[in-house]
Amino acid sequence: MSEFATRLTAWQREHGRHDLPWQGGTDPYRIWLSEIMLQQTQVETVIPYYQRFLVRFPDVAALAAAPVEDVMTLWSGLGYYARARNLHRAAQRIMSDHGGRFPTTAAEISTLPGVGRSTAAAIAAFAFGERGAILDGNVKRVLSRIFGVDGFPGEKAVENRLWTLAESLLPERDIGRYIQAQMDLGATLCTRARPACVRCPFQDDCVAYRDGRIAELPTPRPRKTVPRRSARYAVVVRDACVLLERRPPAGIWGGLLALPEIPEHSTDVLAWAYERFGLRCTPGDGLAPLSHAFTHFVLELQPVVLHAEPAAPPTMAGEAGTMSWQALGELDAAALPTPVRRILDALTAPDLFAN
DNA sequence: AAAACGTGGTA
DNA sequence: TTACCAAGTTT
Repeated sequence: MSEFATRLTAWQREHGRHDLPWQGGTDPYRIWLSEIMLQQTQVETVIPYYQRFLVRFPDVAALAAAPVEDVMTLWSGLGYYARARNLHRAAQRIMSDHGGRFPTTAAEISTLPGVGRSTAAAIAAFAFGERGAILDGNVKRVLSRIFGVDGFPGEKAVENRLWTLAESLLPERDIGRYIQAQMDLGATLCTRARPACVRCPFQDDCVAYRDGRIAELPTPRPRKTVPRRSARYAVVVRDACVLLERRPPAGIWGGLLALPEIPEHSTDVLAWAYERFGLRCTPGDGLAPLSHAFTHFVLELQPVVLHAEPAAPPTMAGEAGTMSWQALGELDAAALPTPVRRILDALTAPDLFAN
């Protein structure tokens, strides 16, 4: 059914998106950056990050030469921070292994860290016109509905079926427009909730529409109860600076600066702070707890403000290098996860109820 | 194979 | 308020 591709690309010319910031060029670096930022992230969220990132890192060489901390700062708030670390590593690999020239085939591109099968195919198609299928959330939804593919696409067997289907539908030429068309249809018309079937070029052929199963396809993820965690976080303040800890590369908020977690068993926080940081502290004003929802758990953060003596020594016991003082007036330049930024904003915001 | 990995939007 | 999940990849 190459009729499928023909009809879809015709729809794209008329109704697709043509003016997104990463469209209109063939610079593989810019396309790569957009594809990584867009993983599990919506277009409107990405746009400002994408533009800021390009100003600071206009090409692979600039990115590869930068300290990873600068990359994390530009990524702060966007989430899935392994993407930023992988992006940086990949840039360095392009410089060292490819002589600074972006690899030109999907096979080579897919060996870069953070680039899987779908992203590699998208970059190769947009930048080099290589013929290959993609399978992102949009394509999974569109194909599941039109062809009536049952089963949760997160399951390997279902995903394999969708890959095979996607490959079988590929047109011979104009591949970039075709995969853009698939994503546009999924993002603007064949949406998860309330799809605009009336305007869909495949309304007459769509299995889900015909059978009244639009709301049932694609098959949703099996539901699981999300665990809830709660923890106290030390907000140690001294001279308009706050004490932050660089988190290890792996795990949640990897590579970002975060507030030190107070162990659950520590009943005397002041004693803990002295033992941990070598700082004599006094209790500060309370800050409201913050609930932060991840995909796989909910975290209740309880900020505990501590004021450290101005004369206190700047070095910490044991773990010099992971701890640092961050000026509260320069939070924009720090690689903070969103809830930490919220807490520190609350700390520095003018008190609306004062006077 | 299934879980980890962020955040914001939507219903 | 809660649940779901978006231009997915890695382990």
